[in-house]
Amino acid sequence: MSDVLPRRGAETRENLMAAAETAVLQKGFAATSIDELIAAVGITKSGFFYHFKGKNELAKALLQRYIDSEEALLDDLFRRGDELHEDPLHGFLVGLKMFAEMMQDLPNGHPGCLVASYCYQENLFSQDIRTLNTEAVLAWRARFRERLDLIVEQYPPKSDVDLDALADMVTVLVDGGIILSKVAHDTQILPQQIMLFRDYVRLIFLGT
Amino acid sequence: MSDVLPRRGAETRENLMAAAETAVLQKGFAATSIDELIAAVGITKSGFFYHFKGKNELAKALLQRYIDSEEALLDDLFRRGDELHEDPLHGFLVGLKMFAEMMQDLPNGHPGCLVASYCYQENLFSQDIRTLNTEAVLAWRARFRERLDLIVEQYPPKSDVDLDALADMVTVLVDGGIILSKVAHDTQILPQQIMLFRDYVRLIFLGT
DNA sequence: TGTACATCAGTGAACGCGCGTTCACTGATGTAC
DNA sequence: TGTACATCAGTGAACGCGCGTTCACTGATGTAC
Repeated sequence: MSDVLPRRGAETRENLMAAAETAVLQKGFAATSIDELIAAVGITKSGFFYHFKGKNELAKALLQRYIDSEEALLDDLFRRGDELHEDPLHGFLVGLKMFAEMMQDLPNGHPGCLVASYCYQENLFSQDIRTLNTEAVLAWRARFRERLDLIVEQYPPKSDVDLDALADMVTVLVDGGIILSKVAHDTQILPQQIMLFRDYVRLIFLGT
Repeated sequence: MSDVLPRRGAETRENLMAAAETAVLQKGFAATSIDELIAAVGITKSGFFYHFKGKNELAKALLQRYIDSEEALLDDLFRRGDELHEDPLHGFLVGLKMFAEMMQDLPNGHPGCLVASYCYQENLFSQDIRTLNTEAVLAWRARFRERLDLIVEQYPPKSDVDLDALADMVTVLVDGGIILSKVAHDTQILPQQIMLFRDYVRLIFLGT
């Protein structure tokens, strides 16, 4: 008996973060207690402090993980859109369509955006966490702005449009769409809003 | 000496709520303590419990007050827009312009939306508060949907568009725009997004 | 006009519980020689 | 191959503080007669 166990510290840490992310998105960071996380994972309180120096470090690791995974998801999404289309505009439109479909297929709707959650609890967090948050949204702006610059080269817009604002609109619609989906209990709102953005982009650059 | 003081219970209550709203928008409801509110207002803890049965009742009163004031603000805004234009479309466009300008003129940006804040701390609140929140966003949808119905009568849209989704887009852009303005430290994002919506509406119904 | 009572807008002290954090310790696994 | 030591992944007990809530009480203002 008594098998040789592999070292599963990384797994425990991952389980803690998964439990924390769910709890934070549902009731906020301040109301998420270490006690409930260790109960979910099945270790003692001291075990938690082995993995994280304190609650603040958990908050930071959580946000970093979230940002990284969003980055990877968007990279993958629009890369796939481009594989189906040479053209930067149509590749973008395809990517947006796939994005909307992905959001549509989440059975319980999008679980929530940590950036938005942290935004409304800003004062709980240290400066480095806030900076992380700011840099995340600026990176999203840069990402979509870059794409719009490529599009503009080939498709001069009908009316002149602020490209930074249009790039921000993706993030704005996603964060706002998640909120409305949650509050209205209607998982379709978020994908609908992405499709409206897609329609707007078409009107701007194709006129139809 | 010892002037006859008027009864200022209502004023104390109002001061408590103002302090609470600011604190909640900055760090969330759970992290907002009764102690800090009474310190800001200058009464004792028992004084707080004279005005509110408990923290939950404060949460509810806060949200109700916020929803009522938003309702009044939007009523006023679009009524003024309509006074400048017979036409429902152009009245709407003027109202949106005024809305954007109003947001632009807030020196520190929009202080935040309680509906969005509560959304990311849903599990803290009793069912009646969540219902209040849901009804608020549905009322906003109904408000703008009603307007869009009037517009469609006179201006058949170029492409067919989901009017409920378009109505929701106002709320989505405002809630998302507030978040991005806060996180990016750029007060202009919110008004820019409203102007983009205005542009989109123009493209849909006027084609230009 | 005076008096009794009711209401308003609080005070002051105490409560118990849950929270994040610290500290000394431990047994299993891995590594150097 | 055996042994010594280091690291990993925790345990268990204790801490003090802040939190929301309760309760009995109070003094100023308003109202009925």
